[in-house]
Amino acid sequence: MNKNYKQYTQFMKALGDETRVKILDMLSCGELCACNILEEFHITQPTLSYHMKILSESGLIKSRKDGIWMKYSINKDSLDLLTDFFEKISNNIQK
Amino acid sequence: MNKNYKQYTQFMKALGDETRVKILDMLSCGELCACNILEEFHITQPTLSYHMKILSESGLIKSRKDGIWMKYSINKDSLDLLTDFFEKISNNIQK
DNA sequence: TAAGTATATAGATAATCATCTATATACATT
DNA sequence: AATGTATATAGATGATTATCTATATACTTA
Repeated sequence: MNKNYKQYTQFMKALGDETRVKILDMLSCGELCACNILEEFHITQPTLSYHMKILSESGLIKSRKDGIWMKYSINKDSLDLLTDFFEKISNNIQK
Repeated sequence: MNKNYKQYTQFMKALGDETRVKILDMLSCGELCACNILEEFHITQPTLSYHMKILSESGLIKSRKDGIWMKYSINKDSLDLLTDFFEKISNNIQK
């Protein structure tokens, strides 16, 4: 046991909330502004800001400021790392 | 947004803990008894029992009683579902 | 520069979580 | 039947989480 378990756990913690899973899925179609994401949920703006911070700090998404807007996108390297983890386990299972 | 988000979230919640991520990885090599798993961690037996319950209830692992032993293994269908979720997002990302 | 818009932070709170000790249950063996 | 071993449950506790309201900050435009 010498893998990046802490890293994987942080990704998984970030995705252990339905709102954040949906946000990740929304971002798979490309970069989005916080206000566009907010429209899809029945939560307040500070609550969304909190979720975006958790996703960002996990490393799963990137953010950049564009004028007044914050734009978010998936960090492909991180997502690939996590996807590989599951693929390797899936391929290793003996049924 | 009409996917199994609740299901994915439950899987991810179950894996939002380093001990449980390690257990999933251990189980990728095949079925294990609770006592074998316990040896790898510095936690008490009731704490392991709690973690196994969370993993089982999420659907990610299966359990069966074999005499005095509880044997655990990965539920391949569930893991494949989760792996597909990440693969689809990975493949959909426009960098 | 004043007003408006987008986002972040602070602080509070109720709920959930990870862990422990103590104890119960289930099965096996002598 | 009594004892020992493997696992589960109960109950307690401190830490973390998701959410809100109120407010601050940053940027843009009239």
